[in-house]
Amino acid sequence: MSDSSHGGESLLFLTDEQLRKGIEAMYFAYRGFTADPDRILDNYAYGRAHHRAVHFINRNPGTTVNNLLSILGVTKQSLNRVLRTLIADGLVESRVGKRDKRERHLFLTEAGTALEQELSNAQRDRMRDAYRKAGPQAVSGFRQVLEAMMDPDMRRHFNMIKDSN
Amino acid sequence: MSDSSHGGESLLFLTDEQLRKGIEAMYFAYRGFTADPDRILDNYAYGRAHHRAVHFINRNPGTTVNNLLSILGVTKQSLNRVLRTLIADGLVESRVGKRDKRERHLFLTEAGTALEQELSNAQRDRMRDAYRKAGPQAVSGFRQVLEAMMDPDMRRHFNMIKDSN
DNA sequence: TTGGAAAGTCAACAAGACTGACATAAAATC
DNA sequence: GATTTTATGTCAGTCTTGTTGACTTTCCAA
Repeated sequence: MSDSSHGGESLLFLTDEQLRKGIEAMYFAYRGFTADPDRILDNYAYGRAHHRAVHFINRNPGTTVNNLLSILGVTKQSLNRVLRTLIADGLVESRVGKRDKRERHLFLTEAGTALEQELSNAQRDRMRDAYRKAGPQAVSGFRQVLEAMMDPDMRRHFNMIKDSN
Repeated sequence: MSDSSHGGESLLFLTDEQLRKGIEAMYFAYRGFTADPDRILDNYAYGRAHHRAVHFINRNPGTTVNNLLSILGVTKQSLNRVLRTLIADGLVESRVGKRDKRERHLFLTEAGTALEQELSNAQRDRMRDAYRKAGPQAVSGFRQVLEAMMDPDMRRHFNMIKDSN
């Protein structure tokens, strides 16, 4: 504690007020984060649940239902309802597994990829603007804090998607 | 672009993959962010809507219903249902305005303050841990990016609560 | 005094989460 | 080979939290 400036600083900045502002920043920012996709989804009579499914199927093509389940942290009944409509609407394809025929592997169709693009373009635009305003160093800190805030299970999933960054 | 290292960097780091990882980080971190309060709320048969109401009434004692409405961005019917149960359960007190008797000013009772404490302690603990792991500089960046991500209306609310930081 | 804003209420509805029960097929194990 | 476990799907019902629409009461202000 009596060592260089760093030690003192790391105690001082953790005031109750700082933490509360962090909590509120998280809340308001998340609203912004979801606002653009939500508007788009309204046009398709889909919701956030569909967005999440489409997002992670795109990021992990061929993922099984079970894997998606553990990423999304919902019940299979809940996910199934979403997948059923996406498959019926021709956005997602479900293929029986070759090694294990019990498993279903999920893929986006062309139409599914198109929706994913539309949604993620909007979300990336906002993210890009925020990154630009804040600058590269801020982005690094942003990512560090978010990662530290995750539950270990979610962090595992986070780091497993693609080859990380 | 041919100037010092900074100019090049601010273009390079905004790859599609970086932005997608930012989006996923936001998603997984928000789950962690809400996990602890959600567990506590289960014990009281309350939900996130109750948490939000209690949080912002605590931060802005005496706030009117209308002001709370614009902070939370829900319909008055939705908020009213939540407030009704909180008032009925003795966590929130609604006082008729003195200047304008149509307005109701909202305050936490002792019991309401106790619940707010329990919830925000849990949430601050996680925030504090994340801040400690990431360090002061990361926290600054975290806050900058989040603020840049907000919708202008929300940013206004964010900066209006208390005397900011 | 009348119009409109603020607040509240009632009703109906939808998304999206949940639980529980049950079905089927296939893999794994005994 | 029989049994158990796993993966998935489905039906039914519930809960929270959001929505819209219609309507009332209160009361400030032009």
